[in-house]
Amino acid sequence: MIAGIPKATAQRISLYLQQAETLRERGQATVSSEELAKVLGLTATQVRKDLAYFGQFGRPGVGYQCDELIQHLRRILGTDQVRPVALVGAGNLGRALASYPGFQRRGFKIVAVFDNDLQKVGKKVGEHIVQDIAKLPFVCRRDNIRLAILSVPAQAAQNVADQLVEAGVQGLLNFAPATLSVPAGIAVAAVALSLELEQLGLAVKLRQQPQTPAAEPDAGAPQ
Amino acid sequence: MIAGIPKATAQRISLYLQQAETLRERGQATVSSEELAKVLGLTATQVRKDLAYFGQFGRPGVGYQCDELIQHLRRILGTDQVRPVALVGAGNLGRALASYPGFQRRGFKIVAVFDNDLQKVGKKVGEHIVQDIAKLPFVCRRDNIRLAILSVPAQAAQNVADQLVEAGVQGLLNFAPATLSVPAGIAVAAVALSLELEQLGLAVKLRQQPQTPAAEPDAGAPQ
DNA sequence: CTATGTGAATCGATTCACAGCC
DNA sequence: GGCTGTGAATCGATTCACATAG
Repeated sequence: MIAGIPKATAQRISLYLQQAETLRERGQATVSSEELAKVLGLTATQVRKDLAYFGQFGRPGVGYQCDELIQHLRRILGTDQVRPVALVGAGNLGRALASYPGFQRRGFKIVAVFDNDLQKVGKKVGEHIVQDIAKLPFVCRRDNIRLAILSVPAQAAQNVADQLVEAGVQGLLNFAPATLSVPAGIAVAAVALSLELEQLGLAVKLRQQPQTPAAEPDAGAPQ
Repeated sequence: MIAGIPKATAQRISLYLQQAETLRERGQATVSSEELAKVLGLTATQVRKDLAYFGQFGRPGVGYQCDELIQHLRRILGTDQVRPVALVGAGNLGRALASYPGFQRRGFKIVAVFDNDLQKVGKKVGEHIVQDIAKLPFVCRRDNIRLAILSVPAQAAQNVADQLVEAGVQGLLNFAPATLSVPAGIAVAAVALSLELEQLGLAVKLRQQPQTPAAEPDAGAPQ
């Protein structure tokens, strides 16, 4: 529960936005809570309750207007304006992320790529030139960068995180398989690729030997 | 709640394993629930309750033995033996994932890489030769592949998912920004890179203008 | 004295049931 | 008739309090 919004609700906003955008691309003008719920594996009540936290922008008898919904959700997420992001670590994964088109399309722009390997500094990655990590504090402050992506090896992650926080970055998206410790007030989200696979493997395993004989009606959980 | 284990608990098992492995590498022989809780941002009670679902393997007055804990958690996750994984989509992201060392280290082995682009078929990606997606059914069945990673464009994702399910795959790790619909009994986990950034941006934004004047004690949530 | 394991109590999130609007 | 918004009820997860073991 942050700022009056339940955590669980906050985590679903992005899903609603993604789905609304998909539907609009298909030329659909409005969408009902029922429809959103079905495709996202939620209940209609849940969708309505979530959306109602941000004011009433559905019309009884009609549903939600896709355009309006998208605009509204973007404002909530703060992606109605472009946000600059720094990327640290120009290894395989970092290079892939640097040229990942999805970020741009959703309101994020990677404006700087850093690495501590001087062999990589000066080389091009997508449209960016890899910069020496020593320049990080200067660049982050100059460009008012609040968000950063960490795609560095696990051993380096904590050190890089400290530098980023020192440079005024307030949110870290961590791809390194390491648990970061940061000061209160700094947000960290971990994308743990191996852990995701583990979870998936576990889900598959548990479905094979369910204690409950009945199959879970729930088709494919956490999308 | 699957097979007697609360969902929330299942999602934390991987975290415990990761932390136990880190601690063992540092030469630590035992760990207390208190210590695990602190570094993972949980409470000690929660850790104990979670671990207790799988039997009693902690020692009062001492804590949990790292070795024993790791072995136990690996068995639960099914990563005590190597699991073969297929990767579909040899674009930037797919290539990075194909040579991501973390999968191997945690019990997963990518045994085949597919793409539908004939320009890519036959080329090397890491240690793998990209295969025509038409061979997918044959290879998946031959190698008894249960898990697959999708790193294809959003438009192609549903079609590829259908092919994978048809080929007997039971768990999909989806990197495409699209919501997949799959038959009941198939597990899907989505790694939505943009959505992760959105969540992070939202967390930062909400912390800036908290309705509750007191700062959340919770340092950096979902690790 | 330290640390686990667990029933009981609390807290938060989901679902139900229905009033109100198009 | 179809669909939203919301208090009340239910359900699940977290925390508390404490009995028990090293």
